[in-house]
Amino acid sequence: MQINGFKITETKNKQTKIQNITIHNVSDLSPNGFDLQATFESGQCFRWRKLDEKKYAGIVKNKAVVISTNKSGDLIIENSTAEDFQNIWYSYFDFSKDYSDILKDVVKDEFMKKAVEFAGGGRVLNQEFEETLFSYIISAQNNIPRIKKLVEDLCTRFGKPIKSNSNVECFSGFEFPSSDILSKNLCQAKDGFENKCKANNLCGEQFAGYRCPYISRSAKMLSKGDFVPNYANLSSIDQDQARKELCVLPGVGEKVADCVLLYSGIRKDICPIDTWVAKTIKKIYLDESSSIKDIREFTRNYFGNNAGYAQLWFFYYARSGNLI
DNA sequence: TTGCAGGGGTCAA
DNA sequence: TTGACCCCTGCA
Repeated sequence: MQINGFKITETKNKQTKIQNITIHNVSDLSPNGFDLQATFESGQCFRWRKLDEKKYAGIVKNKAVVISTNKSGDLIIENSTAEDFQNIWYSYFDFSKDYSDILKDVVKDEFMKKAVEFAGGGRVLNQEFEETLFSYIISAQNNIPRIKKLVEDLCTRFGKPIKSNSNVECFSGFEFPSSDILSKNLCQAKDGFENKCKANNLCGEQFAGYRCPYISRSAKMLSKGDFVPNYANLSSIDQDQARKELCVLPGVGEKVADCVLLYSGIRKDICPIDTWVAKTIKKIYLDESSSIKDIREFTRNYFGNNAGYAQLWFFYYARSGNLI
């Protein structure tokens, strides 16, 4: 069958009875194809686990799946239906966008040419707002393996088990907890951290530390309706203003706000400036004395509306040992 | 073994 | 603009 221009085939594994779909010729999506590793290991998501070179397990919208590519350039999603493609994967993998023009647009110099050759098969994911928000609050002053562990801890401790008749391999098999659950279970204030959380064995010293009350307080604002993200508005207003609006959430500064805006699919013209992006831009385009503001200004002017895509590709390229 | 720096930052003074 | 913050890891 055809869905949104993609040929989809549904199959069923006779032994496991798991429903699978094949999305044909996703490698034709762009000149750089569809690269699972560049997509899942470019720092934009935390719930995907590598099973082998071309196979990843993960959870999206409470669906535990295994995703792989084959030699024909097809994408196979185990434990999914054509309906899921329509409702989840088409948007999640940004399949409505043709990357050919975007790739051409960001290749403005030799560095970006190499970055795109290396990582241009990575797709910018459109993830759920709350999961992206809480994951990036956790990311502050943290490293990726630990962020992944903390996100999984959060799901294991507070998320509902995923209802599935399958034995699909996934991280923990738990949903990402709602803001309502998080606001009720994590401590609100720093002084409550030691007592309430430890006493309940919830977010004691093994958990997210000072980020814990940030998660809880932001969760409370969301669950009480004190903060209601207006995606249409956030995507259309000036990016400085959009950033500012998200920064009212505790634990959300400019960097986290940028990540949420980009990775939850609200806007693609934002290049989050973390230590690696800063290091890269300083080395390739500016100099050591450049401030975060200088760097943000530069990426905004240089990459324009496609700054988010450019960031994903050069970040992964730089992080993979190709910069220094 | 121990100490220290740093990690995809944020917040308050 | 600066230092503290929770916790872990790598390194000397």
